[in-house]
Amino acid sequence: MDEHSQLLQQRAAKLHALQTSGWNYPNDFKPDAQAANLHARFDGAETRVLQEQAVAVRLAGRIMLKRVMGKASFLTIQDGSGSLQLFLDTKTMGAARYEACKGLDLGDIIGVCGTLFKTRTGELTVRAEELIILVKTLQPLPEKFHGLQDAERRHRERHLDLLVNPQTKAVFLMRSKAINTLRALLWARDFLEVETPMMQPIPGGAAARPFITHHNALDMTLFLRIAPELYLKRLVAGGFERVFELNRNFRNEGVSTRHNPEFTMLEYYQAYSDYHDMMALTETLIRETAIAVCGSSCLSYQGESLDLGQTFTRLPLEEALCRYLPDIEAARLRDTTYLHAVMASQGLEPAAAAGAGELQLTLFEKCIEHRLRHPTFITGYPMEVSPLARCNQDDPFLCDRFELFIAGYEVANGFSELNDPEDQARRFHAQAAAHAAGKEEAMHYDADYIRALEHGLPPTGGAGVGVDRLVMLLADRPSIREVILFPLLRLEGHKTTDGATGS
RNA sequence: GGGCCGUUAGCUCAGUCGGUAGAGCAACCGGCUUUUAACCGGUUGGUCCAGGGUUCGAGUCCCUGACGGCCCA
Repeated sequence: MDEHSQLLQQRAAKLHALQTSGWNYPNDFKPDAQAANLHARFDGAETRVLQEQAVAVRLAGRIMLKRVMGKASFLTIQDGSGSLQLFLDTKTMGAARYEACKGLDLGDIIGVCGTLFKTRTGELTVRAEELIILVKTLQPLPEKFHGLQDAERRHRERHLDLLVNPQTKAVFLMRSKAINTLRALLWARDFLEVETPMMQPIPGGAAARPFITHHNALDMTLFLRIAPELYLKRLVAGGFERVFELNRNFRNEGVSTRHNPEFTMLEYYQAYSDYHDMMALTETLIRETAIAVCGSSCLSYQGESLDLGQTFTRLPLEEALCRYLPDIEAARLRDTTYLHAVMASQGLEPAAAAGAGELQLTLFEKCIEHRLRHPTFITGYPMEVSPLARCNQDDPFLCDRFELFIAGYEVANGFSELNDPEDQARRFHAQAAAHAAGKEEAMHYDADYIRALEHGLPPTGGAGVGVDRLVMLLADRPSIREVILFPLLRLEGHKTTDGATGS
């Protein structure tokens, strides 16, 4: 369809005419200035002072706006730092070179040499003496005022989105800053950054369905990791007492506004610590990151005010059930028959083999989670749903685990790590049995990990933060696809992965 | 997986009760030497997401499908 477009034909003709005249994508133009820097230095300068100084600049950027008035024109160009206005006229450039600029299109990348001045309205502007086309573009830019609105195209053609929607660029600047801040905070606390396998022979560390791949030379089935957890704890056993990893995990599950198949997770482990210490650290990390990225611990998320400066609430899971489901009977919270009845009254269907712990968790997730707006650590998770967490000393139904919820969704998860190899082996066996019985997200038995525990894992606290979800909060974005540069989307139309058109 | 909504010019969007396709921007031509989404006059540009159906006639109504958005599982 595009081959017939008049616009594309015109643009291709302009490019070919340029090439016929000897132009061939010049790559030797070296800018010596950037828009933002020039604004910072000269926006405040007096018109007359600028004229006396006659500051010469070489600038490169993309044409975003064009205002032609006969023998003079204004162009607005955008570089990596911002934008700046250019002034072209026949008096400075000469009629011939000025005429040559008439073929410039929005989107073309140019290099310009000239001197700074201020227009009548006081805007800092480059009076162009020479102008070089660096890239003649074939595709037109989206509309200059509304930008690119279509969410699908914004995600599929992120380069365009970044080019014409400044808010998009701002989101990814914030993301980069958040990641940098998390790293710096952990470095400052003597954590070592490590990289553990993304391709694992046994997928572990979380309850999720993995992606499966195959190594040809070794003829070996491998799984893309669902979590780095078990490897990081091996490192703590090996004497790296504070480690963290900030990288991608992969889960072969649904796609939604809060789930992308690959997502970024920060996990950190600290020896001689427990889940209380990890809650304190997690709270600090999130608060400090918000301050670094947003300039304040008070955020606005989708119209709602969130204050990350206040102490995060700590609330045991069973207390949360009682508080948010006022009719529930506190004394029967571990009675599966009773929990089935409660779920039925909420219109929920319990999983087939679920025990009291899993039922409690399901009730919590369906009825309460979305109501936790202020940052809240839910503590005291059932042992049944936490196969890697240490049992609570006083109540064997529970383990020493927390999850953090902000604005109604999970942001972090952590616990006192289970370092009793015999207990861990029993829990792996139970998981493996559930897996064999058809529960695909249940864990496998990992004998190498058990051996590492047998060599001794110090008492350790660990936690993980969903970085994409944290960025959603900080950047005030309602969808995870808005904070991932290239979210996974279906192929368009009937196209197969080979690019051929299927039926 | 289910429900609702969307898909019209390169982009942003209108399109009434079913009567044969519109605007702004962009592009092209002309005018204009300090504009600010510059302005003024003119011109070009359409597989109305795809396929089927109803009808004398479908962008519009019905069915199926694709992709996306939101909600739910």
